Amino acid sequence: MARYQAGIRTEARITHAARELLGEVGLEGTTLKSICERAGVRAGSFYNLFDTKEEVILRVVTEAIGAVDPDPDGLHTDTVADLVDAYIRFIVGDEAVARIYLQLAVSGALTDDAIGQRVLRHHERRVERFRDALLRAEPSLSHSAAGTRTEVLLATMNGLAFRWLLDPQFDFPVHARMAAHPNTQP
Amino acid sequence: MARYQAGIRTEARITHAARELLGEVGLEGTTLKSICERAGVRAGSFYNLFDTKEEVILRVVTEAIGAVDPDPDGLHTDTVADLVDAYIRFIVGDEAVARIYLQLAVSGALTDDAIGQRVLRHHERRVERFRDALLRAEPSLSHSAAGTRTEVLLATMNGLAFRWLLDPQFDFPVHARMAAHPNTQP
DNA sequence: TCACAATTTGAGCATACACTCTATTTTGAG
DNA sequence: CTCAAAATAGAGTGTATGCTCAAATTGTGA
Repeated sequence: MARYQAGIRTEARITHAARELLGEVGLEGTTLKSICERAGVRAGSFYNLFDTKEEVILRVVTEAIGAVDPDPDGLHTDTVADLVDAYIRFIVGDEAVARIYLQLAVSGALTDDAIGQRVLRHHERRVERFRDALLRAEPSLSHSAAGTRTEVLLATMNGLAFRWLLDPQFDFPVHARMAAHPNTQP
Repeated sequence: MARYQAGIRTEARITHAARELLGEVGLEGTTLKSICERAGVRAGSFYNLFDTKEEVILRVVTEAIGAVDPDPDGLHTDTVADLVDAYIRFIVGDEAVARIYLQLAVSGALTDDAIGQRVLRHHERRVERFRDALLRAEPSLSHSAAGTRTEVLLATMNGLAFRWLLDPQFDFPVHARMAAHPNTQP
């Protein structure tokens, strides 16, 4: 039979609670109990809607990873500056989602194989995107040289974002722009 | 009374086991049981020598953080290139210790307050060191500009190291040197 | 040698975790 | 309205965790 409205609403409440908790206390602190408490639901109801706790977490991870994509239509017409700006906007724009993404990429990827694979796959796609943009701008560059420069640029962005995660006082946008346009004086 | 040799040896076996486990399975997987099993010791013996599990972990963390220091004597005569080379040598030189340091900096710092503070303090000291070296090389630079460039450079190093942690196939030295000397063609 | 402190043991405790099961209530299509 | 399916509650299971403790064993200074 068709699903009931009640079930659909509780499912939304559960994913919402999981999203909040992942941003606040990370993967480690997001327990089944805390999810259920925040969603106002008993464990039995949770397992009527999800097979495992991992399922709801992976759903949130997938959403957060999707949210960082600056070109979901795959048009491939963006420049490196566009991509960097998209990264900065992603981090600055929605702190909660950014925190989820970073926390999961950073600690989830090391402890959870499923999350780690997603993060790596996503990183590889992003490297391709940046590399292509770089090659469009500088066609004389070799494929591997462009790849190396792309990896360095992305590492800088990730490093700065992680730095901000450790210390929210850290001014991410200023440093990120400095990294993207090293010749400009602030 | 004085400590017995047996106890000193056991203590060494425990820290050794913890070191190995932290490098292999990270903070998450390093349980009291696994430490005791690898050290060939019962829980009671462990708690005769350490007050908590956190104590032995913090000791290993402190050692790993100390190992990354390129200038333990505080001479402050090093150049930026020296510092970058020290970072590269640290990562490449002893993979096991590097893995511990990175895993703890990356996931431990987010979940464990004590570790997080140590990592942040260490990072600040390192920023100072790099900034001073940068100012020695380019005295015309303003203090804050040097600080920003230092944060960017360190973020790149950390981002690349984390990338290597995720995928051991990743060629860290090549990318790190490219980041440190962007004008050189490989 | 020997007394006494240091060490070790191993069973066991309290807690937290993800998850299950059955009985009950609620929903909404026919 | 009916009634089967969907949703929920809430107690309960099994397992892993960090840690304790009394008793037994071992090491060593005097």
